[in-house]
Amino acid sequence: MRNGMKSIIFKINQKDTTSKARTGEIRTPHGVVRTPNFCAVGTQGTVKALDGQDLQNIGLDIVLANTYHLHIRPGEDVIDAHGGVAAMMDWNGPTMTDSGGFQVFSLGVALEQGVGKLLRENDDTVAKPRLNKITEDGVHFQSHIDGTPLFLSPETSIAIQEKIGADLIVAFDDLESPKYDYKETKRSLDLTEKWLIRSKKAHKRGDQLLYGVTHGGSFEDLRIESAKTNDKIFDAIALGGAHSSKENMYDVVRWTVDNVDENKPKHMLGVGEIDDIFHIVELGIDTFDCVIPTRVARMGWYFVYPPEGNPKNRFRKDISKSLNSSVMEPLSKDCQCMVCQKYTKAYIHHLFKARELLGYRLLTYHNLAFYADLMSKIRESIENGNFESLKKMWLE
RNA sequence: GCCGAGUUGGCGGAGUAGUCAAUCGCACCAGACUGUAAAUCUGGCACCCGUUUGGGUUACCCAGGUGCAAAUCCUGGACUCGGCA
Repeated sequence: MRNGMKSIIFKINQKDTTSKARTGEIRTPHGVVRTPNFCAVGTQGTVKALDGQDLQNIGLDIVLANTYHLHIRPGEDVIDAHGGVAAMMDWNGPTMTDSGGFQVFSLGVALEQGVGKLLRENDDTVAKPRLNKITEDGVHFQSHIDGTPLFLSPETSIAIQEKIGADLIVAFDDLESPKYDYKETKRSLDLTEKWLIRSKKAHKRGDQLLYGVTHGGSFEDLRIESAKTNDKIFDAIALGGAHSSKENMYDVVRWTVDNVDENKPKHMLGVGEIDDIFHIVELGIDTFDCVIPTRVARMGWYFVYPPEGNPKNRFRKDISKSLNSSVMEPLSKDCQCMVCQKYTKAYIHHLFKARELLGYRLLTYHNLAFYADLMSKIRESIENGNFESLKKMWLE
């Protein structure tokens, strides 16, 4: 059954008349992902604070988990024994796994051969760079949990992802730091391209759709080269990298989309904020994943609809502010989610002040419902030919 | 009534002559967060001035005192808490 026919199909339904936005669907053995859509991030096999039933009730189509984290624990064999991540977490729908390439970057890497070392600015509080070796063969590094030596390569990442059993999986890539100069970025891209070919070769399961990953930093010619290479190898394309600015990120999307078969599904890795989603859907991207709605929820932030929400406040507010202490209103006026039907700001404020677990759950639920609803509004607007006006209404 | 202990910033609680505007925790305020080492992290928290180094004022129950110097020592007072009657 694992080597059966390709069972994942992407189909475009409706193209926007004034932009590259389109609606479509990715049909997987576990269900349909209506696009454009947003993947809830469940790195460790759980969307933090929620269970599978919640995800269902929220109306999400797909959840993204992480190869590196799940490999370290509980291990792909345990997941396989459950019948895959989705079954393990009682999520009755499609899933995607990221390859672990990002963790090699985000956990702090100093590259061999002087290729450079990572680190987004202002981020030195997060990670002490670990001297991990990246070789052409793969990446040697240590578990962030107990220091166990680990090795990740295109072959091991794909093998792990096949066992984890998501419907959509991602090729193993090397992440360039935004600080790299052209030469360093080019060297990283060359390595990624070798790894992409090996990832493709290693992938055996026909019931999973393997995404390539584009790189090339902020450089137009490298991005174009990467897009073309990916387009030759893969039936689905993910856009990778750590972007230094929104403007450049949007350029990167343009350069990439222009050089990839429009009929292939395109995923924007790790993005984004509300404005990013509008801008990038408009440029022809079909799916996103981002930690923002879930992480930010645990920090007390909840999303609000326009006009209260706008690009300036990034459509979010902080429930822990004392001005919420006796507000007998839902989080966001026009929100139809379960949380907004049942609970007041005053109550959720209290939950956060008391650090009660329910607070994290309610804001996570609301934020994901907000994102799911936004995506649904975007799809509907594309179908109805008024994406542009929806975008204006939100962003202006 | 007698004996003993104590009174420090919103709270708890260090400090017991100079390096103290006062450790630390909580609370509070502000900020950060884009393929999750994140229910996390950073900063502020007497008042005033300065963009920074910094400067000034008022402060450790109250009132006096000693001393170059006091939250820290002495005297008196107020209040609190134990033990004995």
